[in-house]
Amino acid sequence: MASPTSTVENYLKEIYLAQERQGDQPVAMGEVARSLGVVPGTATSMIKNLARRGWAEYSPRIGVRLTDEGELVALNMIRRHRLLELFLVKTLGLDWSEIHEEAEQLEHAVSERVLDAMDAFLGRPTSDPHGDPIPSANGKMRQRKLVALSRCRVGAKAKVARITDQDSDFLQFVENQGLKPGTELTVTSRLPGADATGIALGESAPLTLGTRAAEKILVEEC
Amino acid sequence: MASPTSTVENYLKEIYLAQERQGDQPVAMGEVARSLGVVPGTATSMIKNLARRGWAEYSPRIGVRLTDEGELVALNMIRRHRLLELFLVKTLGLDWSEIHEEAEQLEHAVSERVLDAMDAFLGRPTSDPHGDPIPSANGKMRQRKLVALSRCRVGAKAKVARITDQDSDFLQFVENQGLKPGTELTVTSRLPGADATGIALGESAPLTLGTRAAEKILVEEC
DNA sequence: GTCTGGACTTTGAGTGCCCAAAATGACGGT
DNA sequence: ACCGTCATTTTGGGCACTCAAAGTCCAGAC
Repeated sequence: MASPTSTVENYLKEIYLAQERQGDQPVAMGEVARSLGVVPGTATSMIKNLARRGWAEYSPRIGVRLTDEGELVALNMIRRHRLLELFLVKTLGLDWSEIHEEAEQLEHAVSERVLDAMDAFLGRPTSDPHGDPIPSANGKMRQRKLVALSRCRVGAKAKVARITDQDSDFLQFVENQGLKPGTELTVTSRLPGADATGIALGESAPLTLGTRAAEKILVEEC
Repeated sequence: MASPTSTVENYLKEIYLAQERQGDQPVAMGEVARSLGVVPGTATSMIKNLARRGWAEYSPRIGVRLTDEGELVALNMIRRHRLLELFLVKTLGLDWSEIHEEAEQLEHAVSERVLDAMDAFLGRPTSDPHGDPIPSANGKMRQRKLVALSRCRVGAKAKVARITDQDSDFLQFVENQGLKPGTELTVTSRLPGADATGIALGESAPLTLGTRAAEKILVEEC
């Protein structure tokens, strides 16, 4: 198997993440194109390429699904990405909300050797600054059972575990409100009419989140 | 001026280094091709490109020379490369002799922001693990006046300042003999017939170096 | 002055990736 | 059964970079 170009690496990574988002269904070309920022025609021809080279299975007008080979490459990229994010934040002190794009560039350039040195330096961490799990070197990723904040029952105490959106503005917001992973909170109200969830954090004033936002915040022990 | 692709960055960097090696003479196409690992035809057409885009001046059958614009890009790449090398050695504990290729990959991927964070983390260093000077962010590079070990007079005391060869085997050798930058030594003999220089390092047994090797080791205060 | 070897340049072709726009197919509404 | 819509696929073309091989030029030998 020829080693993937960095474009291919990106395709495989995004397909994996999309597949994960939608419960292992084949991923539609439109979705691939949107994730990669290319026009649909480009996605189609690129996906055929991936299929021809054994990284994916392609069913016309249905979608694409990674082979085991493809999944391995994808998990390796995700590992790189998340380790880099953690490294940038913890070691170089970069801002939480800025690191996604940086890691996006670097993930294709770091060698296995450098990656392992970083992994050791960080103490073999299991999750990145957003709470996303870091796959191990052999491609295993531990899955915690987390619940979206938008689904917690009123009165529940919960701990923020993961933010499933890399958008810089959203991350800024989460940071400003003190909702980073690790934070403990209580769900105080649910207003289905207003499409909102109310929460309280320790001392500070209560806070209301729209469902759209509350869906992107995953917590432990709802 | 469109921003350079990473291939262009490599060309500019290598031209700069070649120009520096040979005292600012225009660099021949053969030299460019050899440095970049491409066939001569490729070098010619690429250089024309650089010229068309304002980074270099090209005189057919003479050679190429960087413009001020080109030099700025080149110095920036050299800065990246050397900061990365230092970072890999000092922070991640990688081996001296392995870092050149790593940095070669990474130098195109690190953003200005990450680079500055690394620079700060390392305490604004002025030279890399090989003793090569690190240009400042605005493209100035301090030049120490160094002398090749092969030219030191017999009896001189000197301090190793710079190793001008990135070849992994040679670096291994230098390390094994304890000749890394910073080491103090005395020139004990010169054997022009045998094409060699004898040196002594503190306690350990004296050592003889061929001229080829002694030329690649630069020292202070010959 | 001519010849010749080696450096250099040109030409033609290929790869990987991308887009725009036209063609095709599938699916719900009528 | 037919239509329109919209996702998808196909087609044709472009850009950046590469090589192989044929052509050109120059300098030094004779």
